[in-house]
Formats: sequence, C-alpha cells, structure tokens
Amino acid sequence: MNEFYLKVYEIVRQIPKGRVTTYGAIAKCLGATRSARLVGYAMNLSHRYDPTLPAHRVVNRNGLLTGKHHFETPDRMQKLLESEGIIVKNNQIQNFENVFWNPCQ
DNA sequence: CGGATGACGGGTC
DNA sequence: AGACCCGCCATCC
Repeated sequence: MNEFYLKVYEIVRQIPKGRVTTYGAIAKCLGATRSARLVGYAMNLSHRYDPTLPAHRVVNRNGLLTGKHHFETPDRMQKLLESEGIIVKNNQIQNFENVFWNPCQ
C-alpha cells in the first residue's frame, strides 16, 4: 500500500452512481498520465484493501470492460453497471461520452 | 534479489 | 484503420 494507490481509491470512491471514468483519466488527474497501467494494477488489488470500492465504474478509454474477469464472476461487472442504468453491449459501454465522469472535475 | 507481469494509453507507422 | 511499440513501477515468484 502506498500513496498512489490511496489516491486512486479516493478518486474511485467519488465516481457518481451511473457514471464511469477511465484508468487514464485517473492517472492524468494524479499527474501521472503515462502511468494508467499502474491505475489498472491498483484496481486489480483494490478488493484487497477496500472491497466496497465501485471498481466496476472504471473502464478503459474505449469504454470497454477490460477488468470484468477480475470480479467474482465474469458477468458481475456488467450486471452492476446495468443496475445503475448504464447500457453495456458486447463488453462495451454504450453512449460512453455521456456517462463519462471526469475525476479532475 | 531480479526478471516477468499487467483492469492502460498515446504515439508512430 | 489497425497493428505495433514502449513508458510506467508495484508485486509476484
């Protein structure tokens, strides 16, 4: 556990219900644009530090559910998003521009 | 202890 | 348009 992880989790906690953001946007927000990969890795371990984190609201820049296999079941991520009103088709968030939430505000 | 490994993304060709 | 490259760095084994 380090400061970078804590900041990532802090931002993820702030994502409004029914909205999503991207790994890169979070990294950019933390002043580490090129470290989007680390945000992804932080999310991989997130359940270990804070299982209540809305990790399903973080997707890649294309609105693709790349992290779905890290949930309890592969369809868990999509179900959670759909329960918040987000439409997912073929692992892809529809209308991505409209549900995207900028973590930097 | 060191190399492989990623829930990524911007750039190049 | 699409394939490929490479920085990034905490963890894993």
